[in-house]
Amino acid sequence: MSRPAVSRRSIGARPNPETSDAILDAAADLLRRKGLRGLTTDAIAREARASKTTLYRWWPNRGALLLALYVRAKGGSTREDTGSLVEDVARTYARVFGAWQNEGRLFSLIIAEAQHDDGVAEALTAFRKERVADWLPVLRRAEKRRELADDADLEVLAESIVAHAWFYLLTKRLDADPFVLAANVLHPWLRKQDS
Amino acid sequence: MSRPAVSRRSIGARPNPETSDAILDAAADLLRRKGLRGLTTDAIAREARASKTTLYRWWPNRGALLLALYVRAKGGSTREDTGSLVEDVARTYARVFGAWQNEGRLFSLIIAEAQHDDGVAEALTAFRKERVADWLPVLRRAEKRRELADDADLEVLAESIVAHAWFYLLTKRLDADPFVLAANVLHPWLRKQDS
Amino acid sequence: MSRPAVSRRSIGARPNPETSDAILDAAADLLRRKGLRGLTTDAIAREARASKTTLYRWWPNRGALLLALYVRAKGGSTREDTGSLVEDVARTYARVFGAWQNEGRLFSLIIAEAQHDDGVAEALTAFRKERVADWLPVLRRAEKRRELADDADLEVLAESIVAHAWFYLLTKRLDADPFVLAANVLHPWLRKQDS
Amino acid sequence: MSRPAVSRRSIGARPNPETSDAILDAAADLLRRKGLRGLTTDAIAREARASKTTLYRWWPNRGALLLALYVRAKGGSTREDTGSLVEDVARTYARVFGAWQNEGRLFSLIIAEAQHDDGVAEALTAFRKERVADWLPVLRRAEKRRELADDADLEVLAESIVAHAWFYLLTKRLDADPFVLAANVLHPWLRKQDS
DNA sequence: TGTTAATCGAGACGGTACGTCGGGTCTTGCC
DNA sequence: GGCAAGACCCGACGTACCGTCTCGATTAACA
Repeated sequence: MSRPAVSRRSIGARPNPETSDAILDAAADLLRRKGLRGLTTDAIAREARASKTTLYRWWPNRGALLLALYVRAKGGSTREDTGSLVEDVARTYARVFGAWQNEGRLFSLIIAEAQHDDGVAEALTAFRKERVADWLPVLRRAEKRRELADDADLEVLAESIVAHAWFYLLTKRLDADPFVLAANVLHPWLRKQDS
Repeated sequence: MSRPAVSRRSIGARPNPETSDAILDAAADLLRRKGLRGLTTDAIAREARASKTTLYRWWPNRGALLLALYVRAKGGSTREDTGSLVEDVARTYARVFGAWQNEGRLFSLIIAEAQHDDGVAEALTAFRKERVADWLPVLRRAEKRRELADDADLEVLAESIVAHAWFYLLTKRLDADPFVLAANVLHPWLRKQDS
Repeated sequence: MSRPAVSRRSIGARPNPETSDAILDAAADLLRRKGLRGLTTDAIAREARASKTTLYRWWPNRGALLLALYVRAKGGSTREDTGSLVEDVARTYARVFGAWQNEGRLFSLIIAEAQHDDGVAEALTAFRKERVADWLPVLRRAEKRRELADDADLEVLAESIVAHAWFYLLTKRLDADPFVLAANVLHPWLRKQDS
Repeated sequence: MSRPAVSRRSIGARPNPETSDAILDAAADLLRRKGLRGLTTDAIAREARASKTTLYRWWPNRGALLLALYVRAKGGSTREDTGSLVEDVARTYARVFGAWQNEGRLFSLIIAEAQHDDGVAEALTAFRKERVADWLPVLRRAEKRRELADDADLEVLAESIVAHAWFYLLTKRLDADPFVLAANVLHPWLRKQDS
């Protein structure tokens, strides 16, 4: 699927939102068709029938663009609420791993980019904090249901859940069983069964 | 400190280990003096008085060389044995974070490189497995000391320990308190105090 | 004499002639200072404060660049007009041999390069045809002056003149006496003296 | 057609002629199959199941090897004797151009190599002188037959004949009609028809 | 209705690094 | 000593990708 031949034009002395959308669309397209290696700034610009200048007008560098792409692609960070924490985490792992199968390598790339780009690193930090924070309501519900051990530190648990997801992404094990992983990660945190 | 002027020569129709050593030496030297950005293939070859051809005879690409460099620099993966698992893990975290402060960005870079180089990815997988396996004896000792909960899965725990280390590296939090981290990570796995 | 520090920039979405000029200038400079061995693509780019990408944007390969350099350096292919064909040819030989003393090895190199690069070969063919054609007006003047035998084929003679020049270049006899050579080459073509 | 699997061995403390033969055979084979670009020292050595050391024991550099290869391939420099000079030259041109069609590009390469290798240049000079000298007997016979103009300088003519052959080789016109060329080259040298 | 100011497409450009290629030298171990 | 094998140094080549720059066309808001 190639981009349409009509080229967007200026809409006056202000940014055209269609332009940034078209750029992200093009990038997503490229990612799907060519993989990570195809995501060069030149290719994105060409695919989007945009100019590199425009690319850099919208994002300060390649990493920022990639992060924007990832955020948009990922959609809402909805957490499940099944009434069981293991189930909630497992489903989230399943969903996230599924998404990562496609464009999760994109996220790896962002992590990589963050290693030598402070701007990307900052954005990534913010992103991580949000993801960790997303878990707190879920964990609090589980606490109320008395699923967790009494001394469980919710923030630490939230980080652990995220850390394992990242670890599996970076070590290319997205095909792992999300239920097993969730069970393993959560197991020590759960309230011991009263006999 | 520049390299000595003596040049290694062929030692016949077989690889000369001195050559690869010299290359890694040169790379380590460069890393220390110029940082990550100085670790170009050209610079390494020049510094080692080697040819790039030779470099690529030993490692298929830059990432593989970097991994070799990291592995060698890291030295033995000795795990502590203090009689307390938390203490063991905390000390290892402390040691590893300390090492990473210096050349941990090297490791980040390798992880990054692995995302678009299958050879590096494979090497990294092997490396991760080794690191995880390194923990098993330590965990078994803790098990014998009855520090761990009865149903603790040692492999899962080992992975968790490593995962958190990587997570902190990649999210640039090497200044975190290793003892707090160790305590947090291990806490749910520990045997509940019998009152 | 190093190049000035001012760096040329883009002049919009079209090639900047100043750039190619600067590249050829730099190459000429290098040739004079370092000789043929100094004419590497890297050195030329560095000297011209250009990037290798730009170099290859202008010429498809090193040989093409060298040919452009040669053509420009040679200047106009002005042929003499002394009223005597032998004199004309001799003077041209003298001038060309003189030029070749300096950068004629450049021309040899181009001929060499043409042997395994079709692009250069084509350019060289075109160049040869031009040089041969350059002689025709001169020969026609000589014909009018009744210097040449009646049955002289001007095109063949033109080629012969050029062929001998190349032959002497390639066999490294640029120190030969151009007048003797011209006399020898032309002698059989000249009208026999009427007694 | 690949080389036999048996490898020649040393025949004691003296050069093994089979070795140099095998090397030239291999080079000829490569030239035919892969063209000029395939004639690298590595490839020749591999093809001949020889070592590069041996290559350089027999010839001081690549150019010398190529020249040896050319001389051997060309066979005797027999000149024709048909009773007509034009016919003699035309036939020789035909024969040489035919040979060059196959491996004449090799000769171009040697000329090229001579431009930056003095050893090859010397060998080439000697070779040229021989080729020019080869013509003298032929020309003397023609002189006796009164085919040539009285004032023809035989040495100059011989050089001219050779120069045109080289020129056509280097300008990639081996498909030219050798008879036309011979006629053109010789025409001004021939005795004018008495009417 | 012109003038201004900004967006935008296009693509040349500098810079930096990568991986590859080829020539020629060397050392070992076998004959 | 010749010879096969192949590691090694050196130097160069062509390619890739990033981020910057300059043009000229376009359009909306303002004069």
